[in-house]
Amino acid sequence: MEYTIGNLARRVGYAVQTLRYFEQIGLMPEAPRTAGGQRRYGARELRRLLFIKHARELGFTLNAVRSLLALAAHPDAPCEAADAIAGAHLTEIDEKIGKLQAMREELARMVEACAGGLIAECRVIDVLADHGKCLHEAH
Amino acid sequence: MEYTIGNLARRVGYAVQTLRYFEQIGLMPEAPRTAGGQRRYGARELRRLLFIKHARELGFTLNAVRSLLALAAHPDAPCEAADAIAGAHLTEIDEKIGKLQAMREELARMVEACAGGLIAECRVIDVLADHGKCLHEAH
DNA sequence: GCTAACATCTACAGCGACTGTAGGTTCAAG
DNA sequence: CTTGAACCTACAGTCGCTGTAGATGTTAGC
Repeated sequence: MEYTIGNLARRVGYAVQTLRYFEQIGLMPEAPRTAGGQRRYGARELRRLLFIKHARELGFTLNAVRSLLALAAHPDAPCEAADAIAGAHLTEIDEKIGKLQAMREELARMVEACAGGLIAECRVIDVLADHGKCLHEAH
Repeated sequence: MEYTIGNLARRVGYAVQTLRYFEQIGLMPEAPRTAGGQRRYGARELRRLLFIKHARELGFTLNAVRSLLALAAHPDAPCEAADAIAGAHLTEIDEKIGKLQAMREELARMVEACAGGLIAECRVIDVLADHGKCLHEAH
């Protein structure tokens, strides 16, 4: 039991409240307590938390992380389920990138076309007020 | 006063509750009511709502939309402020795209490297458990 | 005019993934 | 033994909606 919640949080790069939140939603196990009621953590918890952090940095939702953690706990099970989660997430990311690029294109066109005069002639406001002036039907 | 809230919502592609929400947060003006207390809308409100919808589709936050609407109401003012909002938004979108592409790359590498056997040999779980196995320090 | 069906009303809770606050307690160093 | 930092619980707030419950309004057909 080598870490206080603050030490663990600093080590992983999370806020203290976030660790308590993870415990509350059952993503982290209930931590053992000192006589005074403070949480103490060990190396296992550090590893688990690093896993969570890393998965979050790759954009997995907390629910996906929950599933991945459950899978990681069964080394002898087939890894199809893990692949499926990662594959679905990859697809989602590709969709998001696609939508953002469409937005980006339309926005860049607006901003470039604006001569910088009065609102009355502003391409930005103008295009927003009239979807018909967009290149693409659906952004 | 040609539209009920439901008609307006269908026309613009918003849920009825969303229009009430917009009124509540002051993004739409308080609509006039029938004797029985139901909201009725006209062409002005339709235009305003289409502007909001379009700006949202381009990824502007509701606060940004609020500012853009305020600017649109002053045709004789200079359009610098509108350009600034759009420019800042463009920058944010570029950052998001960059982050998503970094995620995408790392994820794709994991998924491809996984042979599809047991969890114990699964690249997906393996990489998640050890950030050191990533190409990039920061995703 | 009456009834049935549908639309609308208010007020509130819930989502995800945290962050921030208030008011109190525990711990470790000096 | 005192001080001050770190910890505790419980709850509200963020954003942009969505969904619910229970009551009331509107409208078309008879």
